[in-house]
Amino acid sequence: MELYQIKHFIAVAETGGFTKGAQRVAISQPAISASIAKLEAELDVKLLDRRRSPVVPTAAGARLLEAGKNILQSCNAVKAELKTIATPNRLRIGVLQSLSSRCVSRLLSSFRRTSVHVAIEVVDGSCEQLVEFLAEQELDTVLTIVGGNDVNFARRILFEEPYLLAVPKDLASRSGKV
Amino acid sequence: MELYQIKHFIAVAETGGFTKGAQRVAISQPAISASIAKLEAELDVKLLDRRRSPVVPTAAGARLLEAGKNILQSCNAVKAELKTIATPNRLRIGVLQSLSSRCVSRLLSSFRRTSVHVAIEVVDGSCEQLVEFLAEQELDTVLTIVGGNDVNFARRILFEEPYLLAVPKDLASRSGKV
DNA sequence: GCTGTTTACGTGCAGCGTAAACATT
DNA sequence: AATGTTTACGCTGCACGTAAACAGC
Repeated sequence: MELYQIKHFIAVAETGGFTKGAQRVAISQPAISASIAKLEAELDVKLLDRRRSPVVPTAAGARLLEAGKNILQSCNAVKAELKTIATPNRLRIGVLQSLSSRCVSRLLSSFRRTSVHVAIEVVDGSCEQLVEFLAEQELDTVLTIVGGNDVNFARRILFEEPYLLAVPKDLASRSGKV
Repeated sequence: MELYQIKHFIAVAETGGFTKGAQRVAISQPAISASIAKLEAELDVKLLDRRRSPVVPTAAGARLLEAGKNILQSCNAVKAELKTIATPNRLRIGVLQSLSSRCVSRLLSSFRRTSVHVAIEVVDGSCEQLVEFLAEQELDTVLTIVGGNDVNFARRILFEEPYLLAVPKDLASRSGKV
């Protein structure tokens, strides 16, 4: 039993036909037929009921379909994980020093959850400093206010931060209006 | 990435050498070396630190070792499961009709837990009838009392059942002894 | 110098494609 | 008849083996 056989079987089972399944995995139809036939021979089980169209998994086939998807997913997961381990990625983020540290830490921690194996370096400074670092490739990305960054770099709005004007109570009463 | 590559890698990682690993999976040493080299090339990661003997997995290798064993185990598990599904086994049990149904049901339910995918047929009858059915291969096994079955069949004692003699109270006092 | 890994090269098998036969609706 | 699966057959790639070169202890 090999992974490609599992892939082939899942393709046929999910598309409901050998022809469509073959197209999905980009091989010829007789090839996928032989592949599955060999799998059935090894396991000594009929995996698909070919009598009607669309072909439907047998009891054994249904079980393999379920387990096979998990196996392939495990393989892809570990494969992706190892590729990230390979490049001990370092993401250098420039953060505008006047930004709310609460929002920044929230963004960073959510990024940490999705992307493990990425070393994060945080540098704070003024908007001009950060853009300068970004231009010199000493930073990979910066977190700053809209309009403050150079037009040469792609931008994306992540969140909006409300600004409030705070004035003494008596000042408002003295001026008569806000 | 294929299953055989994972098997090869695990063999080398666990035996601590390419030569020993090759022996475990019964291929030549250069073959397993090439197999793992190809895997490393695909994943773009060094999986083994070959500098010293025994060879030791890198960080990525350790991760693959762990995940790979799970993947292989999943494969073997589903493989074995499908093989049992393949033969919709029918176990025909003859049960001595005078046996305590409580003991019998307890045995059957414990068997059910260990062996799924086995259809159980229960036939009761006298000891002689059951042995007759067993001889004619109309039953696979019988559950009866010791000494009651033919010497041609293998026997095994499963449990012992106490027998009690119940007599009226006045009968005991009249006879003067039990 | 010995154990053990890598490189070089040849080979057999197996997965694949093309084409035709067969089955089912 | 049409769609779809299986069979037949030739081919290419690749996993493997053998032998030699190389490396570390």
